[in-house]
Amino acid sequence: MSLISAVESDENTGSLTSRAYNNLREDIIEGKLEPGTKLKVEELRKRYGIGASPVREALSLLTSDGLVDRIDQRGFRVAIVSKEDFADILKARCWLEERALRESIKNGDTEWEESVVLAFYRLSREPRSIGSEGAFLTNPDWENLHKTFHQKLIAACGSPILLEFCDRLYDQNVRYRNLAGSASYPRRDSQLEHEHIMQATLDRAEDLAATRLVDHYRQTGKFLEK
Amino acid sequence: MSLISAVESDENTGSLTSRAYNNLREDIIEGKLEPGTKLKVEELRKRYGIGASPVREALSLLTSDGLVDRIDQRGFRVAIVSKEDFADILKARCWLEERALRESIKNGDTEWEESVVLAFYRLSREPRSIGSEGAFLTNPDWENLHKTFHQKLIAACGSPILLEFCDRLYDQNVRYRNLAGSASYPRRDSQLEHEHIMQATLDRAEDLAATRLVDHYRQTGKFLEK
DNA sequence: TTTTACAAAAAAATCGATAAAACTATAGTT
DNA sequence: AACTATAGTTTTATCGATTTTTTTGTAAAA
Repeated sequence: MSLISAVESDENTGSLTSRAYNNLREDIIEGKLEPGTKLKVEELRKRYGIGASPVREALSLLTSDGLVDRIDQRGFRVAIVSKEDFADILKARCWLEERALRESIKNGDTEWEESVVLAFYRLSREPRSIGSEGAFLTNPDWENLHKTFHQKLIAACGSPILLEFCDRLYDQNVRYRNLAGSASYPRRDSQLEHEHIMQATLDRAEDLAATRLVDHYRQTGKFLEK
Repeated sequence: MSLISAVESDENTGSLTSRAYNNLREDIIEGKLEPGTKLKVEELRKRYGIGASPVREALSLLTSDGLVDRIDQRGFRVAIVSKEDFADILKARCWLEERALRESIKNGDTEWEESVVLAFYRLSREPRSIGSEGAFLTNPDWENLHKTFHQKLIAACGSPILLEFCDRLYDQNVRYRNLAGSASYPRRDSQLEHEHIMQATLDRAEDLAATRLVDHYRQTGKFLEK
């Protein structure tokens, strides 16, 4: 499921624009593209074997995701990073997700509860790293399951718009994680934190769940000082 | 300042893409373009006297603003509206702006206070309608000053990201207001509400200010049932 | 050495045309 | 009359080439 279908759906599905969009997006989030790198249309054109229009369109789309900076008349570049920006992402994330989690706890039904449990279970079974023997190599499956878990927690908040904002912030945050490198990356107690968040959530202990979630984010945030 | 320079900066500045973007954006927010209207590249091309590429790029940008819907392989259309969507905008707006206002009150300095006072004063001096003799015709200057006032209130929240989200929601909300038509539009006590919000804000009465702001939004929201 | 001016090169923005896909209308079939 | 297949039409998506704008490099002037 993971690799092949992912590649297939990326490579064969939809317009060239959306393919370029997905590819670029992934490369930026995964940190393969250095922040600030100039994104020359001509180069990308060659890289993906497509014309200039789809490339520009994809870049325009990425601009609104906060992953690409655009300056009128002088092109696109991979969004630059900064301590301040990261701090802002973290802050905004805490605010929005806290709200979303609280609402989710208020409104969520049984089906929602179960989807949270399931997402947690799946996440718990996936190794975080696929590096052989000690070496850390981020596991894309874990990455997906982790995102899904956090999405499920807040999925019942009742606001598609809020969820979209959270999604965007999540991706930006992952980008910073990836850029920080494997050095600071693996935190061993993260899985336990997930469990505690889930526990409080299922108990409908709003305040406790919110506190734990926000602490969880702050915790991961502390790592990235560079 | 208002008309001429606005026209000038729209018509002569920047790339064709951004000009098309600004024009379309305005037309959609002002409600000149019916929700669901097909946005055919060919038509827009002629309308603005430009090529297909800038048109598509502008449309891509508007997509991420939530003002245009795009369906892969079958083009763009003016974002559809719905009761649910409006309710969501209102809800999300209350959540985000409440947070933003609270933070702003916590962090704002004297300069910020003064900018709020100034924005309020300017708003208070501008008539809401420019329709002659009873007829209601929305005043673009008022519209700008109103937006500025609400921006200033939360400007000191310390999170550019949050401000961007609020901005986007504000615009979407204005769109609904404009679509609802002049019928339901003018609320006479709105100016008084602004004053009360400002008062509580300047007094750093966090809870009170937040309540008033949210009530203010809910109030305007009640009008749009159709 | 720093500044300025200008020409050459590179890149961005845009255009006009073509290929591909989706829609429409029509005619034939059940 | 309802359904299906198909040819023709419209619209979208994409390309390759052209025009503008920015950047770079070099040499003259201060």
